[in-house]
Amino acid sequence: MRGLNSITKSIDKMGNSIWCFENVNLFQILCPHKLKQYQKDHFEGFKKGDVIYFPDDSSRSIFMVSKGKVKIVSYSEDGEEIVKAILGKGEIFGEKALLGEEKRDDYALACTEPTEICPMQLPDMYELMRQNENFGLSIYKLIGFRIKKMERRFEALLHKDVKTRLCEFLKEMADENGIESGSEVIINHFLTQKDFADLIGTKRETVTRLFNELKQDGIINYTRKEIRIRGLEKL
Amino acid sequence: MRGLNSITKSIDKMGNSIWCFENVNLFQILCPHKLKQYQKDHFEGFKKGDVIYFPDDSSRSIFMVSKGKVKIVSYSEDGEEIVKAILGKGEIFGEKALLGEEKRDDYALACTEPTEICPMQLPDMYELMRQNENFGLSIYKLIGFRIKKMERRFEALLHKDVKTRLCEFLKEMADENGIESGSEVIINHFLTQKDFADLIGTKRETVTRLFNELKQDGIINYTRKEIRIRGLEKL
DNA sequence: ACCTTTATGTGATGCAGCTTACATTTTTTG
DNA sequence: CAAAAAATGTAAGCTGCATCACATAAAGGT
Repeated sequence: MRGLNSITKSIDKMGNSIWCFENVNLFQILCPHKLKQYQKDHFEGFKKGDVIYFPDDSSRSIFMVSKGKVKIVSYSEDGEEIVKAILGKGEIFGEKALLGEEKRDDYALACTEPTEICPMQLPDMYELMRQNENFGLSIYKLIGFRIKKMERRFEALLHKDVKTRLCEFLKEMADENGIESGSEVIINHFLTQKDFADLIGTKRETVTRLFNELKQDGIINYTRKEIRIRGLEKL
Repeated sequence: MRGLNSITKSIDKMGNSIWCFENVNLFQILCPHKLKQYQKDHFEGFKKGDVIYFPDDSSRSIFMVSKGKVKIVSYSEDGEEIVKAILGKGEIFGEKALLGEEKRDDYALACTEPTEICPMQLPDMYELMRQNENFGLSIYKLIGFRIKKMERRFEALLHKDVKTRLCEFLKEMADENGIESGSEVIINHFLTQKDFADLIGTKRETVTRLFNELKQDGIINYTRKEIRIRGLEKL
């Protein structure tokens, strides 16, 4: 249940998960053991709500989530949350550092506990990209996919009503994280309805109403931990 | 009257405009004469409405506008226009080709007459980027700025009302293309009110109303060719 | 277990901006 | 220059969602 444009997961001979992007094993290249040489202090454990970086921190590193979930957000003047992305294991963030960003312009927050990340200093990153041409290409390709994802959200906001946006968002979640179970697709999640609201650009009350509406119609079954989708095609 | 995050213009000793990005003269590197060696067939002239590339064309080149204006758009299922960018002289488009895009996912349309562009084949581009490290960095930096611009539009759509969005858009235009003239800033433009509507995510009628409202209040003076802003700070 | 905090559920009300429907003006074209 | 097409102006009515105002339920802390 994983679409294109995404990190893919497979199991190696040792029974470990391998996270790949476009056939390049980012996780293996970027993470733990291989990187001991580069990583002096880090490989850190975060608690829920911990800040991984702040706006105006200098963009010296990029990161990969090795455990948990990380939320990238900024805030409008009136304090409204702008959720740019929510990332899980094997996914990369802070990648704008590779595009000449000098200071972060958003927050990276741990939103599960414990959350672990692999940081990678920019110079080391460039070194790795030089050493491994395919890795470098994959990183840039990943940035390309991020742009397209943002463009899709933008388009939805521009021309689609709230219900449509929620349905499309659920479909995307199903595609990226869903587990098929008989006729259903199960999405394990950790989002509050407020989070959904921020992600699709509406208010919490509206999300509540829509989830219950979809439940009435027998299309989904929402709980705090999982969403079971009975009629993916009806969404 | 040109902000950061943008192409800057200056005049060289010969009286020619020089278009720079982050102190790297893209125009000189990418354009006409220097590139004779690379450019076999192109350096083309387009009429208003001509398509420079279609969705699904393979992303083999990136382009720089050398004359006129180019609009990057896609269309939603119901035929609504999604304007991703409008680019003028010295600006680059099709840059997602550098991020591993295989096929274009939008249209590039000439929207002035005549419009001229400098195409650059991807392999040649990579060659140039290898030869000139600063040039390569500038290109990626430019992509970074594009992302931030998109994020700003996204945020505005998410949390700001139509009038605020229009005012911010006008300020951005003033910053990027405005000419100061006494106490006024003059923006020469070529957009219809429908174009404005598509850019800020509203309907044409609403744009008409708002322009007239701003005119009533003595803040702007809208005509089809130019917008004079009397009170930039009041916007 | 109790208390506090955070998340969810649900109605009543309001309004920004979309829709619809034309009128008028400007530009383009034959 | 006339006719057609495109852009702009204006107004009345409607509606999708935000807002407000609570009630209930679940999670977390001590």
